Amino acid sequence: MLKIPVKCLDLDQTLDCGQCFRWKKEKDNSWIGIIQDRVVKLKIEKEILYVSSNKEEELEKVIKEYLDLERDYESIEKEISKIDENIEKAVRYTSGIRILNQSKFETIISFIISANNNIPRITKSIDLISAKYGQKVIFEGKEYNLFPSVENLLKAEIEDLRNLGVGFRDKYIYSSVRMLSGEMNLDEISKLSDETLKKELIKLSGVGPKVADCIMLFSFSRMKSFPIDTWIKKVMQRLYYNDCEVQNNKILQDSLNRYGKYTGIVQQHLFQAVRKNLV
DNA sequence: CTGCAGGCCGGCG
DNA sequence: CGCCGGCCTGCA
Repeated sequence: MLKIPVKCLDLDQTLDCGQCFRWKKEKDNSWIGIIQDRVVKLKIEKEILYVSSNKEEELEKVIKEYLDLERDYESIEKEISKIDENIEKAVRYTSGIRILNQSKFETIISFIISANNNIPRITKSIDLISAKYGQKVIFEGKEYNLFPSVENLLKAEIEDLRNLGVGFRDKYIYSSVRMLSGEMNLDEISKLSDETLKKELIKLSGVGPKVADCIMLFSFSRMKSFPIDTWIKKVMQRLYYNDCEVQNNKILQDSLNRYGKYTGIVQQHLFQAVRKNLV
């Protein structure tokens, strides 16, 4: 059992805010989920994070990277709270959210599935894909499935994907998996600027502006990304545009100007707050 | 039965 | 280019 002192980390806010789909809360308030190649159990008591896993090697490193523990969120929350009273309120209600650093491939496929979909169904599809194409892992006597590698997901035909409940997104996934096994290299595009990276990701089938921003924020640590979904669009229009209809591009530009280098963190606080009916 | 859910694609003006 | 209809599927 690994123990890491942590501040400004709320597991409920972080693991149940729509940025990830594979964590489940246990009766004892701990969380069990998959990170890369291992099953991990997390619990916080008195500012100590307790971590256990089926795989001990480099566990601390993996956790620190995944939960973005090296970044000083306490200062960031203080800083962004000064932006305006809307943000101050949202941060106050949702303090402790962290932007995860997830597997890029898994995040791409997951958010392709998320388009025009609902969370229970998204989660179900990802679980089914993992069960069929991912590696099995035992943790505390129970069986879990890792998210498949690109190579393993290449085995899935369009029809197979359809049968796992992804609906019309079957051909998008099929095509994107092939692009990611060939012409598009995730390590290479990681070096690109925000703007160029987004254009590159949008070349993937089933990836538009919103999904690209989710991928960049939740797996490329691009903190200036600002995913605009229906929730964020509504709340932004209400808070800043007198409830008028506004183009996404304008919201995007204005938000970057307004929120600066932590635009994506602000987005998560706003998203979580509005989803829970707090702003 | 319709509407809709964390959008994207393709065709058209 | 920007706009707009259609779209798997499950659940209210």
